[in-house]
Amino acid sequence: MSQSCFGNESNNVMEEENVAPSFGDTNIQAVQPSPESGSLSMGNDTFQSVRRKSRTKPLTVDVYTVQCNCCYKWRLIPSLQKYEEIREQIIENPFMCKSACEWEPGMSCDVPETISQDGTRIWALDKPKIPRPPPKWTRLVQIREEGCSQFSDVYYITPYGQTLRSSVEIQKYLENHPKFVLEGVTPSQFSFQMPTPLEENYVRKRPAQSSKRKR
DNA sequence: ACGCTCGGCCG
DNA sequence: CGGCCGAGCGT
Repeated sequence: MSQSCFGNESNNVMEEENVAPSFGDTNIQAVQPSPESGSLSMGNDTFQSVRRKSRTKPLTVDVYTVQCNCCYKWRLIPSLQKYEEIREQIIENPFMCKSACEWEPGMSCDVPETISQDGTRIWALDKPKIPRPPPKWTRLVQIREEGCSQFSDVYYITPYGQTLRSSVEIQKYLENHPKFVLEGVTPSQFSFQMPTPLEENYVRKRPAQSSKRKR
């Protein structure tokens, strides 16, 4: 998955609704220096996007993008592992175009952007400082369909293939598997923070909470 | 995959 | 004090 993301997906970006069933799901994640939102704007945020359409299948992230802290262009990241590394350190080590020379020789702020926030993908703001999962563990983000009560679900897959879906489950699992604790795995290496969709109305609004019960 | 609720927090 | 939203979990 790591390499194919680059060529395949950037070519498919233009196609809108008609997607080959085999490649139904496409997402993009990106790290961005949040130039506009002056609120927190420590320096960097993370973005994630998913191609629209796609049947009732799980929307799984398989393409990753980071925005240059200098020129604000988006740059594709070749693998989830690299993306997670960048996201973890994005505050201390802001991403620059030339950082991408590591996997794409000649990259610089002068190279035109190859992907943008057009209408073909679902973009979402990811949280910075999400820790990399421990070795052999996988952090899985699944984007829900439009109109759901939440934007996404975050899961961790253990080295044995078990799925954990909350920090409580992580805690219990580590208690029951001291092996991992001995290896140095700690709860602080996990975050269930989900990305936030850019599109304002992607997530269904909650029916105004019935204000209190009267008695 | 999706809904729902509880409780903390913030205006 | 009420509305919002994330965490957690049931289905």
